[in-house]
Order: sequence, then structure tokens, then C-alpha cells
Amino acid sequence: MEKTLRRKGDAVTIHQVAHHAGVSPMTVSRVMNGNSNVREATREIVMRAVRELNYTPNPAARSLAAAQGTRIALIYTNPSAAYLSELLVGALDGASRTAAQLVLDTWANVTPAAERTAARKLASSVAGVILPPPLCESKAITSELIAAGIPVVAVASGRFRANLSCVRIDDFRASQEMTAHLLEMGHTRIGFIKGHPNQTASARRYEGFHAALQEAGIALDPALVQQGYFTYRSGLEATEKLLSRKRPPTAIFASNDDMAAAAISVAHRRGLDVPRDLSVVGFDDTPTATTIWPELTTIRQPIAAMAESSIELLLRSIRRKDGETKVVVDHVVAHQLIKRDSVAEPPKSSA
Amino acid sequence: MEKTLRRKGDAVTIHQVAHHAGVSPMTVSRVMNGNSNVREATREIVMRAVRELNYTPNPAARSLAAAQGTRIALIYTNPSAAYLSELLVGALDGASRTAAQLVLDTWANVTPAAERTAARKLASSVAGVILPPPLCESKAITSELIAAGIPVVAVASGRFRANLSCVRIDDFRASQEMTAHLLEMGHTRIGFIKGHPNQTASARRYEGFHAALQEAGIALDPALVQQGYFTYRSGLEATEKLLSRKRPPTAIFASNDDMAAAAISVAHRRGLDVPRDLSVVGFDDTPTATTIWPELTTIRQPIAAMAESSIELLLRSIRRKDGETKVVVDHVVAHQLIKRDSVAEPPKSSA
DNA sequence: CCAAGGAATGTTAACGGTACCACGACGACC
DNA sequence: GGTCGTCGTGGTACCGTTAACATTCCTTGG
Repeated sequence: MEKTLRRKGDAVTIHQVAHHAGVSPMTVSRVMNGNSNVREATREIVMRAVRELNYTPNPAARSLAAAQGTRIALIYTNPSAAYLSELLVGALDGASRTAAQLVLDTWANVTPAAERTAARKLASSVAGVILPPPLCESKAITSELIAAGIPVVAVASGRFRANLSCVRIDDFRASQEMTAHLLEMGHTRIGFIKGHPNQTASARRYEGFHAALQEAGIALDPALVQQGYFTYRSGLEATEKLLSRKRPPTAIFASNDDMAAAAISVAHRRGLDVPRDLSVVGFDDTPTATTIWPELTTIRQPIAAMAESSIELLLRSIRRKDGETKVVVDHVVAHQLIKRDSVAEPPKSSA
Repeated sequence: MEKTLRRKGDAVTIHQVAHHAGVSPMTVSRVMNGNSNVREATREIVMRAVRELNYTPNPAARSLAAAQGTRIALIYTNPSAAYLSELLVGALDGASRTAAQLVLDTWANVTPAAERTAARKLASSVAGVILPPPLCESKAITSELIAAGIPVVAVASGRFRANLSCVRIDDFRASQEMTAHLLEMGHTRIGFIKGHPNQTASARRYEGFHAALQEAGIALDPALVQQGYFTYRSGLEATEKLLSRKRPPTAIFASNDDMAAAAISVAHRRGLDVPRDLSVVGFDDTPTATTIWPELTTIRQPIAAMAESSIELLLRSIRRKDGETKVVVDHVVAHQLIKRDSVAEPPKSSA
């Protein structure tokens, strides 16, 4: 019937919007890209037409015309599966909403020596990079990428560094709040399992713990602080050490959920009930937190949302090439203390 | 210097390949799409040019011209995080290699009544769908999608169904092999924790277990078979029941790794050493298998590779519209029995 | 009141492919 | 032997968007 030449059918094009608004396609394009030099009145007319027709730019045409691939790389090493899957879900959601192409790569077995080369190679094939820890801590990688002129976002890094955009939570304050929660419940001997030393977030979390104790006027007992590496295994060992003491802690604050899960496992093996005999808290609110029993009190870090934000940040940075103004942002998102079943008041006997 | 009008620079185009090969771009296009009617000699000339120039079709241009979006949906409900992350990694790898656009959606809270509608809506917005369990078991969803004419691949389903392409392992045989392994080690009282009843793979795994026992001339004790639901929690309960018996099993075969992890946890809580007092095996080889201690003996199911295969399968099906020959394939990939530290000979005393 | 210049908008020509049709060559069939 | 398909290939026009340039409009200062 129709002159259905090649079009599939439904999609609204920029021409239809332009016609509807009584302007040229070019103007619509400018409005859509928030570019420049469009009179406010015109912009509004166009926006209304866009809304009425429910127009979405065709990503294929856009990237073809702009000759500006929107490939965004997400590089990971070997985070816990739970962490990775949330990261991926978020990134993928963001990518499909913004019509960016997400490419994945693992640098699990890239030696530090090879990092610069890998980064250079990466820079030539993508338009932006998302770096979760611990990669975002590597000066070699980030400086190489930035030198190549492609935007980089560090997601869930512990601190903000100049030149490097960053989407993260306030690890320090989160940790402080968690510690305060344990103190409120009556705990005074709190064991702490640190995170991997090569990640800035680890230090922040420890500092928050320290600060909260100090605020409560409690001296930090160095023997109650154990080094961990964010792995289940390291949590096992750290907990063993903590619980082998003459006066073991009544609560354990692990720097992530995996290590907290390990702490619970060790407690059980020793015949301790959680939370009656020992309270345990974690950090991140990964799926493990609700998989195990009892469910973990932990800090919710909205990884998926953070990954999505990162994509948006990158795209904005990639698409804006007019102003040439490199904007480096430090986007701190809200965390949340989630109380579940792994915390109780300390046992009377140990008071 | 050059007439660098708009091109970014590096990318090899179809025209360059055509020129190099001495044919028209159209012919190159036909070769690239394996379409039809190209003489063998010509095809080879083109392929050589492609290889020499290291040509990769520009996905944007392709999908723009073809007006054939290659959006592929991956729908999931609430699998374990480990499972999901592997699935995503594989799918994303496949998608970026083939320049398909992957979109993600969760139907965790879609009621069975709403499934048909959701499927219909989905069908109108994507060109292909990957369904992991348990969604691929739903007749309502699959039939609706197939009726809409879009290709569907069930990944990791337990059995092959007509009309529905499928990438999976042989659950029956894998389970049989695992059981045989336990028997070889000397176990005769083996507890089995079944998977979720709404997934065909669960039944297959149970049947394999059953068959192996039968082959060894051992009667199946129904009391040693507990229902589970693939969750950690259900594993906890099932194991409690198994270990509370007067003559508890000397080995437990859980239908997935999460439940096996739960089994180990219960064993530890009861003061049992794994594997000295109790052997435990799982299924899937998700990251949990190597996270916990002791590391699990399990069946490796190459989820990532399977997801990647699924994408390729879908794309081939989408891009081939000439022959109109719907091909439904049942792609069975190899599994692998991975022996780690959670299995030993049964304790002497229980012989 | 007019020239100059920037701001707002329109026009043209790609971006890299593929759908569609045309066309020559070749074999088959009546 | 001529007509008619079929096969293999080339030519052309577009897919929907944006870069680059052209044009119009308005402002502003002398």
C-alpha cells in the first residue's frame, strides 16, 4: 500500500520532527545535541515536537554521520563475581539507553610492566574507558589514557584524583556510620578486617572506622585490626586470628561482604552463633550479603547506578568537542546503611 | 595534508576492499554476508583482500543501511550473581565481536499472567532473544516470541524442544560422571540435593545421578534425596535434613554450587571436616566454587562461551533472511569434571 | 541610517553499507 | 535457433544523522 521502500516502518526520523516543528533537520540535530546557538524559543518548539512524536535519534545514523564511534571500554581484573555482575548490568543499561557500544576486556593477566602498552593500544580503539578498582589506582594506566586524550572515569575509587573523573561513594563516612552503629549497639571491642592495600577505598574505610572510634573516645587496639585482601580466603585467615585472641572482639567489621561471609563461616565453625555471640558487618551489599545466613548488615554501594552514571559522564565528555573544555568531575553518590540480621547487642558475659 | 574531510582516519571501508579486489562494493558486501550467488573464485579474491586490509564492516553503517537493527535482548530473572556475571561477560563479548547491540532486561517481577504481553512487547523492539533458565522453560514466552517471528535461543536449558534453538551441556551425562566419580572414591551413601523443579536441567541432573547409581547396582534411598531450589538457603535446609539422619550420607551431591557451598557451611557448623568427614560436590563451576574453602569439586559449564555461541547463532539467524529457512539447532557443548579439594574417601568408621 | 559582524538557521554533501533493479552471459527447453 | 529463465555482477539510490559551508537575521556602533 504505502511506499514502503526500505524503511522498516515505525521509527520516527529527524525529518518528521523538523517538519512537525517547522524548522530544518539541522536545527533539530543541534537541539538534540544541546550544542550551541539555538534560540530558546526555537529550542522549545523543537523539544515539544520531539515529545509529541516520541522521537529517539537513531544511534546507527548518528555514529555513522559523526564518524565518532561511541565505543566505551570497561576493563576489569578479577573482582568478585557479585561485584562484576552488578557493574555489568549497570554499564549495559547505561550503554543501551545512550546507544553507546560497550566493549569488555579483562586485564587479569596483564603485568604492571605491560600496562602502559595495553593502555596505549586500548586508547586507539575506543572513545572512552571505565575503570573499576584496582585498575583505576594505577598511575601508569590512567596517565597513559589521559595523555591519549580519551576520557576516563574511575568508578568506586576511594578518592578523587586530579585529571580523572570519578563516580564513587563516600567510603570514609559510610565506614564511620557503620562503626557508629556498632558502637550504639553496645560493642566496644570491634575487630576490623582491612581491604586490599592497593585500593584507596580500603584506606578510606579504615580511616572512617578509626575516626568513629576516636569520636567515641575508644582507643584503637592495633591487635584487633587485621590485614585482608577483599577475598573470602583472606577473610577466613583474618577472622581466625581475631577469634583466637584471649579476649576476642564482640563484633567484626569486614571491609567487604566476601570477607564478612568468611567471618561468619569461621564463627560457625567455632560454634559461635551470629549474631548472638558475634556480630558481623560487611560493605558493598553485593548479592552475597543476602545469599548467606544470617543476612548481612552492610553498606549499600549502588554499583549498577554508578556504572550507569559513568557511561553518561563519558558520553557527555565524548560528544562535547566544541567547547574543548575538559571537565573533570567528582561524582559522589549516596550510600546506605542496611540493617539485617547479623548484628545484635554484645553478649552480657563479655561486658 | 590529505583531504581529511570528515573521516577520522584509520578505518578500512568496503570501497577500499572492493578496489583492492577489483570488484564492486556490492560484491564485497555479498561476500561479507555470506549471502548468495557469488562465484567461488570471486569470493576467495574478496576474502583475501579482506584479510590483507584487515577489514571490519562498520556496524553503524550496516545497521543503518539494512534498517535491520541487530538488537539482541538478554532477559534474566534472578539467577545467582556468579551465574549472571558469566552470562553477561560471554554475551557482551559475543555482541562486541559481531557488532550486535545487546540490551538487558530483568523480568524478575513479571507475573506469569503478564508474560505473554511482555513477550509480545519485547518482540517488537528487538531482533533476537537469549533466554536463560527459568524463562526458557516457559511455553508462554517462547511460543509468543516464535510466533512473532524473531529467533530465540535457550541457553543452558536442560533439554531440547522443537522450534527453539538451544545451547547447552549434557546435564544427564555430566551428572552421571560426577556420581561415578563419587562411587569410585568409595562412597555408597550419597545424598542428593535436587534443583528447582521448574527447570528441566534439574530433572536431567537427578536422572543422571539415578542412572549412575543403578549402573553400580546401588539402590536409590529416597530419604537421601532432598528437594532444593538452587538457592543457598534451600541448600542449608536440605543439608540439615540429610545430616540429621541416623546414618548420614558420606557425600553430598548438590545440583549447583550455591547449594554445595551451603552444604559445606552446615557441615562446618556441625563440626564436620570437609572432605575428611563429608565429601561435597557441586555443579556449574561458578566463581563461588573457588571462593569458598575447601574449593569445590564440580562440573564446569562454560556459561560465557555458551552465551557467546548464542549470540552468534541468533545473528546468523537474523542476517539470513534470503533462504527463509528457519534452522533450529541443538548445540551441545562439552562440560568438564573439575576435581578440587572437597572430595575424599569416606571415613573408615562409616563403612 | 547604513555597514559590519556575530548569532541563528538552512543547504549540501557526505558517513559506510545494503536493497533494488538492470544487465550481460550462459544453459535449457521447445 | 530463438526465447526464456537463472546466475553473477555492477550501478544507483538511499538509510538517518551531522560537519562544513552558506545564508539570513538581528544587533550595534559610527
